[in-house]
Parts: sequence; C-alpha cells; structure tokens
Amino acid sequence: MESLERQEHGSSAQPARRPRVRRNVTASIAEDICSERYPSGSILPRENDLCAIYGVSRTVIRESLKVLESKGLVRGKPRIGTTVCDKDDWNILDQDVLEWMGPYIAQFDILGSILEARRTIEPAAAEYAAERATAQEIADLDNAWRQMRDSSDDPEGFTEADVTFHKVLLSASHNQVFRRLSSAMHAGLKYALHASNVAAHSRDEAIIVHGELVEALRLRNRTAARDCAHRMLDLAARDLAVERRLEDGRRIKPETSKSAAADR
Amino acid sequence: MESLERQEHGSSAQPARRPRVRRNVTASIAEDICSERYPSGSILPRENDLCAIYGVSRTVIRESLKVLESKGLVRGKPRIGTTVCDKDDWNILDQDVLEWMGPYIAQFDILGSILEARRTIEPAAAEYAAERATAQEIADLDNAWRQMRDSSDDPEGFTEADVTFHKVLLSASHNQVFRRLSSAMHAGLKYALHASNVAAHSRDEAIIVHGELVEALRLRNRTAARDCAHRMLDLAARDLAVERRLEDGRRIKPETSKSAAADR
DNA sequence: GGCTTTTAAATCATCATACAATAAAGTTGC
DNA sequence: GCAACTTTATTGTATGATGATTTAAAAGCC
Repeated sequence: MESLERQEHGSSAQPARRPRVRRNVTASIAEDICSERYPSGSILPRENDLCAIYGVSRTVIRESLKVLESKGLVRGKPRIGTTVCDKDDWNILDQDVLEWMGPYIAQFDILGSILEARRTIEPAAAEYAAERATAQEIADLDNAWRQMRDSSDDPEGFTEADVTFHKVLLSASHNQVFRRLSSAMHAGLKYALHASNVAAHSRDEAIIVHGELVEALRLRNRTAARDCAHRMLDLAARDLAVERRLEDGRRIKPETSKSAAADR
Repeated sequence: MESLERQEHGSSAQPARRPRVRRNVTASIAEDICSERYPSGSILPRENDLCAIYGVSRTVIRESLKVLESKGLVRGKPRIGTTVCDKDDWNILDQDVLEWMGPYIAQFDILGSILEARRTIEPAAAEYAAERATAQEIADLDNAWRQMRDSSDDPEGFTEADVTFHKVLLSASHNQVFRRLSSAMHAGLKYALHASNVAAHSRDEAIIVHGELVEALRLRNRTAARDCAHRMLDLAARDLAVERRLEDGRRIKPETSKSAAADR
C-alpha cells in the first residue's frame, strides 16, 4: 500500500511489455502474504485494487488468487473478499509454497518439523533404496557425492550437491510419496542452514558419511544404509541446533520452545 | 457418475444457472485426466473447445487450467496447448489431487507407496504424540476409538472413525509435515481397502490395537505407542495384501508386481 | 534443387468491459 | 424498535479484442 509499485510498470509512458506476468504476480502476492504484509486472517484488497497495486488486469489477479486458493493460502468468498488463511491450512508440502516462503521460512517454525520428518523418512528411504536403486541412480548418487567432496571448501556448491544427493536418494527409494517430499526436504536443506554458517569440519564429516551410504547401497546393505542416513541426519540436526543458538544469540528475546502450538 | 454429461448445458434453451461453476469444472477436467480420457502426454483441446465441452466461458476454463497447472497435472505453453503431465509430476500429496484420483487411484499404483509411507511415518508420529499430545487430542482419539468400537459391524462408519483416528494421531504429533500428510494417508485408508472387503475379525483386532495406542499415549509411553502403531500398520498391510489377492483373482490376467511402472 | 530467411497463421496471454449473483448495509413501513 | 424490502458494493462469469509467441508454410537466395 504505502510504497508499493512492485513491477516495472512504473511510469505509464512506455508500452510496458507484459508477457507471462501471471506467475510473477502470483509469486508477488504470495510473498506479500508470507512477509505478513497481509497477515493471516486479514482480507486483502478488492480485486480491482489488486489490479492497480500489481499493475495487471483482473484476469491475471483472479487466476493468481485461484492458484493461491488451491494451495490453501487464501480463501475467497463472494461479496466478502479474499481472506488469508491460517498458516496451518497452507500446503506446506507444495513446492511453490515453500519457495514463496523462502527467506521467511524461519519465521514459520517449520524447519524443526522438516528436520524431524527427514529423520523419520530418510533412513527408511535409504533402506528401500538399498533394495531398489538402479545402477543409474547409484551412479547419480556417486556423482553428487564426488561433487560434494570436490567442493568441500565452497559452501554454495557443497549445499547444492548435498541437495541433489538427498533428492536422488529419496527418488531411489522408488516410493512415490517419498519422492514428492523431496521438495520439502530440499527447502529444509537449503534454508535450514545458510551454508556459510556450517563449520568446515562438519562438511568433512558429512562427506564421509555420504560416501559410506553410497557404498552401502552398492552392497545392497539395508541396515548399513539406514544407519548412514541416521548419522547424516544427526549431523544435520547438530548444525541446525548450532544455527538456532546463533540465531537466538542474535536476537535478544529468548523463546520458549514449544509454546507456539497453542497460539490459536 | 461416469456418463453424466458433465453439466446441465445440453440444450442451449434454458438459462442454465451458473453460480460457482469453476470448482466443478476444475474437478471435471481433473477427473477426465485421471480417467485417462486425456492420457498423459496428450494435449487437451483448445481453450475455446474446452469452453464448448464443459459449457462455460473461457474465464472459467482458464482459471481451472491454472489451478490444475499449479498442481502439476498439466502444463500450458503458448501456441502449443495444454499438455497433460506425466504422473510422476503430479502433486500426489495434494488433497484435491487425491480426491480427483479417487476411484481411479488403484490404477496409479501409489497405494503401495502410501502404505509404505504410513509404516514409516505413523510409528514416528505416534512416538512424538506420546510426548506432545494435548489432553484434548487424547480425548479426541478416545472418541474416535469408541466410535470404531461401536460400529464394529458397520464397515462404513468404522472406516470413517478409523480415518479420523489417524488424522488426529498425525495431528497430535505436532509436526507440521506429518499433519499435512494426513490427507494422503486419508486417501490411502479410504480407497485402499473398500471397507466391505475387510474381514470382521480384522476390525476387531484393529480395535484392540487402537485402544492400546490411546492408552500408551495417556501413559506417555513412547515405545509402546510406536509399537502399537507398528502393529496397526501390519494389520493394514495384511488387509491390503488380501485386497490385492482378491483384485488379482477377479481379473484373470496375472500381473507381475512391479511391471506396471513401465507401461508409459 | 536444397537451404535459409521471411511471412503467416494459430493459439495462448492479457486486457477491458459488461452483466449476474450474492450478501452486507441501509431504508422504509408498521 | 423491529421486520421486510431496497440499495449497493464485491465477487463470479461472460464476451470480444489485442498482443505475444511459436509452429509451419512460403518465399528468396545460392
């Protein structure tokens, strides 16, 4: 409202190319929701006002709102308006939603949930992968592992390789539910630990364990694979804990850990 | 259901009330995709033709397609048309998608994946629930359990109570990822075993185990809770296996278990 | 004749406007 | 003062036009 002007439509002078705006508008609105500019429970501006705010026609605004509605972020009722849903209703397993939450994800305290889920799921996935992984998948894992090893002093590349490793691992479980969850795990990995904060020796340990997991898959050793996955996630948990300590130190207010669930 | 002539648009004579059509149109298109009327890889009719087919304006068609696209069912490109995505790209964790797949879900061979996922996730969820469940949640579980017990000879009601039981259980884990997965588990429960096919003694066993789980949660006994969840899912797995045998017996052609993935 | 470039056509993407349906708020009648 | 009616604002849907983009045909060049 106050300082809006989101897109490049600034001065109405230039013809203002508008190819494929909808995706961007959807993301813009979603981001404004995630950033609490439109907090949960509030109703966002009328569609006509949204047209002015985002500089597009009502068609685009509507299509965007319908997409957001289909992912549980908002809920439109005739004559009333479009209200922002409670965060519990959001489809946080949806890849788009996770991307939109992106930087704000830390404020939704779902990183802990994601890590817990990973600790539950990835060992099982590793076990299934030990049974079912194809030679190609094992090769892909090996490649990802090599890339991790070769970029042990490049946090960016390391994280990227780590992400693909876990993506391929979940895929190699040949379980469609686990496969679909990889986007959530991805977000957990990507945003949980801003790569730079993870100590180098932590990366070294991770490389060792990841390598052992690949070897276990080659040998079709289910229990070893499960064990490696467990250890990998212990490392991740430790890093997240470190991260949290840093975070808590940065902002003064200490936060009781579990009281957030009762706020509704 | 199958042959219904999608809407009431048949003869153009009557005024044809059209409030809130979009949701229905979206579901109709989705169903036509799930039923393979528009198989994966094919491109569906032009938007203008879709207007005629479903008897609505292009606005509605577009909004519907955008929603479907946002859930990974289709993918539209300019000039090309809207192509049906491969099933691997579908958001099978999305509640709407699962509902649309509904009766056809058995053909997507994801029931096995869902059961596997449940066996992985629900024991962990039970363990967390033993720590974190509120008194209210335990009471809700108890209610669901009583309803299961009281409708032990009413397959419909039994399944319904079973579904809510597992929904509440996942919710009581206070893990947002698990909570979100309950829709998938729901579909797994609802369609995996057409209630009537499950033998009565199977239900009796289930009632016992569910009751023990509630008790374990009351006592905050994590290992007992996990154990009960395991046993519950062993029962479910057995029922699904029975179901599969029946299914395989019904249609003559015997099917090698894993070859279905290669049919596309 | 074969290859490259240009032009054209088809279809999606967006816009603008209009009408219908709906539910809140205001108004009138008693 | 309350109930029924009317007004009005906003979303839902319909319609047609324009712009953008890619496939494909047509034209030009060697």
